[in-house]
Amino acid sequence: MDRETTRSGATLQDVAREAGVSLATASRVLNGSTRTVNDKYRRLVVDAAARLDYSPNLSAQATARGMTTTVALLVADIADPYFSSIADGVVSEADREGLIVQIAATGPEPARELELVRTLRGQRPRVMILAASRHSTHAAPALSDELASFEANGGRVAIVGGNELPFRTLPVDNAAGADALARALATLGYRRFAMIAGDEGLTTSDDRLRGFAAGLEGSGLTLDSERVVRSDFTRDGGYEGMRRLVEAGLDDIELVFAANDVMAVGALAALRDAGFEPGRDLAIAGFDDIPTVRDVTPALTTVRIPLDEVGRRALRLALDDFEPATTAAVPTAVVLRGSTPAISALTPRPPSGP
Amino acid sequence: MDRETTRSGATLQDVAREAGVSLATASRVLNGSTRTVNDKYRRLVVDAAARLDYSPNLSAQATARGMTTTVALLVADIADPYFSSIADGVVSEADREGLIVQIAATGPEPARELELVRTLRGQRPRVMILAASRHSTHAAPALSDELASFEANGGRVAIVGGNELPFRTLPVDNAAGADALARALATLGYRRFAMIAGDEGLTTSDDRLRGFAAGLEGSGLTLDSERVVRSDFTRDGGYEGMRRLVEAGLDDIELVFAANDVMAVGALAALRDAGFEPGRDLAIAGFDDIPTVRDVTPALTTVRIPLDEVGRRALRLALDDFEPATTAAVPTAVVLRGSTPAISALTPRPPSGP
DNA sequence: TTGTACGCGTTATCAC
DNA sequence: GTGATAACGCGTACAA
Repeated sequence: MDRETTRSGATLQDVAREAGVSLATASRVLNGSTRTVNDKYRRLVVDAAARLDYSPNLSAQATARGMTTTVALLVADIADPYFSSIADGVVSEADREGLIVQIAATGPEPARELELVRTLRGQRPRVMILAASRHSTHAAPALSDELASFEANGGRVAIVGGNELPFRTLPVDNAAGADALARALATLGYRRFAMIAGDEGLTTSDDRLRGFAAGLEGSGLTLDSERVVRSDFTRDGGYEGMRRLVEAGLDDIELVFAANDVMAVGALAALRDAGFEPGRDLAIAGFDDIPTVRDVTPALTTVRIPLDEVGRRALRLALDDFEPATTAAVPTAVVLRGSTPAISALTPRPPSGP
Repeated sequence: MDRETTRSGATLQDVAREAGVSLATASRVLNGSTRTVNDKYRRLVVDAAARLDYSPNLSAQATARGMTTTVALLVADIADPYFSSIADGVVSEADREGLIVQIAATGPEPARELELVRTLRGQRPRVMILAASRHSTHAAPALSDELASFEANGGRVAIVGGNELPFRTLPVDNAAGADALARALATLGYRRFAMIAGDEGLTTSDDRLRGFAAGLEGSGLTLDSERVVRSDFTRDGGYEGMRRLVEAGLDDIELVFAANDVMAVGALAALRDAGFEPGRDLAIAGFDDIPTVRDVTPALTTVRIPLDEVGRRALRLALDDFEPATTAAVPTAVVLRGSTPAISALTPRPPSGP
C-alpha cells in the first residue's frame, strides 16, 4: 500500500484493488451516473481514491464512452478583445457544464480554418464553435463537409455570426446594427461619411458596410463608394485606413465609420497623429463595444454586441436540443458617446488637399 | 464501399480493411513515427483514409500512447488583455508544436485554481501552464501536491511569474520593473506618490509595491503606506481605488501608481469623473503595457512586459529539456508616456480636503 | 446491488 | 517490411 500511495498515476484498477471491490464498482461510484452502489462500498472506494490521489483519465473515458467533455473554440486572434470576450463567455458557460474549452486561432489567414477544424475534430469534442469564420469562404464546401462529418458522428456545431453554412448559427445582426447606427448619426446631423472597412469577402465587414449604407439611404443620404477604404481588420489596419483617408483629403468628411472597434481605435490614433482632434474635427464610430472604447478619448460611439453573452449563447445553441429556427439573433444596440457629438459641436475644418 | 464513404467516423480498422492491409500497417503510415512502410501500401492506406474521411481519434491515441498532445493553460480571466496576450503566445507556440491548448479560467476566486488543476489533470495534458497563480497561496501545499503528482506521471509544469512553488518558473521581475519605474519617475521630478494595489497576498501586486517603494527609497523618497489603497486587480478596481484616493484628498499627491494597466485605465476614468485631468493635474503610471494603454489619453506610462513572449517562453520552458537554472527572467522595460510628463508640466492643484 | 467480460480506437511488441 | 495480438484505462451490457 505504501508503494501504491507513493506511486502516482493511480488507475481505476488500483483504486478498486485498494478498496477491495471490483473495477466496475469503482467505476460506478467514481464516474458512473446511476448511483446504485452500497454506501459501505461507496465509502471504501472514495477513500481509496483519495488515498491514491486518483484522477480519472479523461482520454480513456472518452474512448470508452465515445464522447468527450471538451468544446473546441475557433477564433481568429485570441488577443483581440472581440474574440477574448467571446471566449470568456464560452469558457464560463462551459465551466457550468463541466466542459473544458480548447482554443485554436486561425491567425490572419482564413485558410487555416479548415486545417484547424480538421485537427480539432480529432479530439472528438462534444461541440465545436466557429467564431473565426467571418469570410464568405471559397473553402466553404470543404469546410462544410468537414463539419458535416463531425456532426454525423454526434458532434455539435455552432457558428457565431451569420454565414451561409448549413449549421446551427447564432445570428449577429451586423447589418441591422449598422443601419441603426447610420440613422442615429443622421439624426445627430451628420451628412458626409467615410468608412474604413475590412477586406471584401469578410462577411462581418461586408454586412456592416451594407447596413450602414442602407441606413444612410433610409435617411436620404449616401455613402460614396470612393469614400470606403479597405484595410486589415485590426487596430493597425484602422490606423492605416485613416491615414489613407487623411492623405486623400477628408475636407468634406464629417464622420468615419470603422467596421469594428479595434479599427476605430487605430483610426483615432492616426487622426491624432495627423494633427486632428477626434470628436472635434472629425467624428468616429466603431462596432462591437469592446471594453476599451469606454476608456479612449473621446469615448467611442459604437454598436454594442454583448460579446460574453454571444459566447455563452453559442455554447447553449450547440448543446441544447430544440428547433434551430427558434434561435433569436443577438440584439445589438447603438451606443452614442463623445466621439460623435451633435454635428454642431464639430468645428469646420479648413480644406486640406493631398 | 459506398456505404463506408457515406458513414462518417471511419476508424483505423475501416481504413485498414478498405486498403486491404493490417491494422498495424495502417497505423504506421497514418500516425507512426518510423517510416518503415512500403510505398505501395503507403499509397493504398493514404488513399483509403482520404476516401473514408478518416480522422484519427486523439483520445484513443492518448490512452494507447499514455501521452496527449494538449497543453493546459490556467488563467484568471481570459477577457483580461494581460491573460489573453499571454494566451495568444501560448497558442501560437503550441501551434508550432502541433499541440492544442486547453484554457480554463479561475475567475475572481483563487481557490478555484486547485479545483481546476485537478480537473485539467484528468486530461493528462503534456504540459500545464499556470499563469493565474498570482497569490501567495495558503492552498500552496495542496496545489503543490497536485502538480507534483502530475509531474510524477510525466507531465510538465510551468508557472508564469515568481511564486515559491517548486516547479519550473518563468520569472517576471515585477519588483525590478517597479523599482526602475520609481527611479525614472523620481528623475522626472516626482516626489509625492500614492499607489493603487491589489489585495495583500496577491504576489504580483505585492512585488510591484515592494519594488516601487524600494525604487523610491533608492532615490531618497518614500511611499507613505497610508497612501496605498487596496482594490480589485481589475479595471473597476482601479476606478474604485482612485475614487477613494480622491475622496481622501489627493492634494499633496503628484503621481498615482496602479499595480497594473487595467487598474490604471480605471483610475484614469475615475480621475476624470472627479473633474481632474490625468497627465496634467495628476500623473498616473501602470504596469504590463497592454495594447490599450497606447490608445488612452494621455497614453499611459507603464512597465512593459512582452506578454506574448511570456506565453511562448512559458511553453518552451515546460517543453524543453535543460537545466531549470538557466531560465532567464523576462525582461521588463520602463515606457514613459504622456500620463507622466516632467513634473514641471503638472499644474499645482488647489488643496481639496475631505 | 455486485462482479465478469468484452469493447472503445490506437499503439506497440512480438513473431513471421 | 508486415501482420497478429496484447496492452492502454475505462464504461457497460450481462450474468450472478
